[in-house]
Amino acid sequence: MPDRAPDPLVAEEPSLTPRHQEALQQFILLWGEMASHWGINRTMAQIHALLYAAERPLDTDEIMERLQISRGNANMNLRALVDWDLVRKTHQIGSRKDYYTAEQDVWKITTTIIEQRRKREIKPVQQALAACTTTLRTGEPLTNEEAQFVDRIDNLADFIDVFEGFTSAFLPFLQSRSGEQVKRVIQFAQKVRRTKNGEHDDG
Amino acid sequence: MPDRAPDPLVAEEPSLTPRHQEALQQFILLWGEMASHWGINRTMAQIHALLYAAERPLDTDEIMERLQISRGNANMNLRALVDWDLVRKTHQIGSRKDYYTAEQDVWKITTTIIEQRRKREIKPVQQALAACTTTLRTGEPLTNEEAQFVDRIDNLADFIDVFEGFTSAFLPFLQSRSGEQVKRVIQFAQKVRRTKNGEHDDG
DNA sequence: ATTTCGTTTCAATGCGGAGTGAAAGATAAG
DNA sequence: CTTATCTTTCACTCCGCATTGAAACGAAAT
Repeated sequence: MPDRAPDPLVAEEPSLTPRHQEALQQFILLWGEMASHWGINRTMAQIHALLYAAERPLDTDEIMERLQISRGNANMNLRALVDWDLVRKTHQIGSRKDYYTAEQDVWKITTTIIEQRRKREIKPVQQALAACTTTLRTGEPLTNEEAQFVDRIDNLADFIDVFEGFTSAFLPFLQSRSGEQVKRVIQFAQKVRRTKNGEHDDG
Repeated sequence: MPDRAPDPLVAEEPSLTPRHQEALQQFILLWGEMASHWGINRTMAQIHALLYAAERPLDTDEIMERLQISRGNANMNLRALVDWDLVRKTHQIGSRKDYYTAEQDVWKITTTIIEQRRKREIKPVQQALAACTTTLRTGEPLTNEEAQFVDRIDNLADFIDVFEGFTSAFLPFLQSRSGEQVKRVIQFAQKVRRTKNGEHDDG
């Protein structure tokens, strides 16, 4: 039966200097703000920022304390982060608690986020677009205006396909932390562009 | 209720077939939904969808009517769309009203959106990250943990720089509607990756 | 078995950003 | 000038989504 120090609730990180605390605060707020501009849960991003910046695994209580959020909230968003593969549960000997750590490699983090968002959002859109054209093609032949609309939807769908190809071609680069390779491809792209310039027209 | 109201203001689009109406509805809802997943105002996206799908310029009242939104709302979001360069004001002879049209080229639309979001969101993040490190470097030399944190912030900032380069290298391709060129670059990217594979190590 | 320590769920609540609409502002026509 | 027509603003309201917290659940220790 391990008896604990009677220092129950005030769990300020003792090892952080004031300016470290402040910078961490800035960082967390920034990350949350940015995320919410991209349709990602603010708190989820704040937890992620905290874990990214943390020098060691944190448990739920520490996260609650630092971000001033409820247990339920912390738990839900931690689950989401684990589900997104951005955070891992770990354990420490002598404790039954779950501890959490975030991936440290920014390239991997980005890859993961892109992959996850792609998985969750591209396919449904493609299906929904298909559903639109299906609605239009039901029954009678298309009127001119309907045909025009179908064309526009198709343009969109085609574009999304190319974009998909583009993304899946480049994800492996990010995954393998190969900044140099990315730069090579950028240079090639610029060359292709100069070479081909003027050849394209919209006739 | 009477079978037909003689109200001259109820201006249902007479030329749209029921299925066209329905598909349009689906399309608009889809677009709005998707946008809100990406941190973009739902109504703004719905207006954009409506204008993208429309076969002719629409005025504010038509937009209000179709989307069931207030004049103020329509106006604000139209302004935003014009500000984003996604929609243009046009005029018709014999009318003082403003009419609105959306760009039809999906490549251009995408370019524009990416450019705008970059403009609005990348720079502020870079500055805020810089501010974090400034906070840390104020006064005393860095402790070990502080130095570690600075490193992580720097990693992030560096990554954003590369990403910026990547984006600005590829935007011109989208702008010029050059799907073919994009495909060439993708192929090259894949070749580079195969070639270099195994050369990178993490030592 | 019971107790203890942790996690998860979910109905109820709260908050911030989106939307409203009346009033003010613009601009063209008379 | 005044009127008529259309646009813009902004203080207030409202709604959807995030958050809460208490109760249920689970699993290790005893």
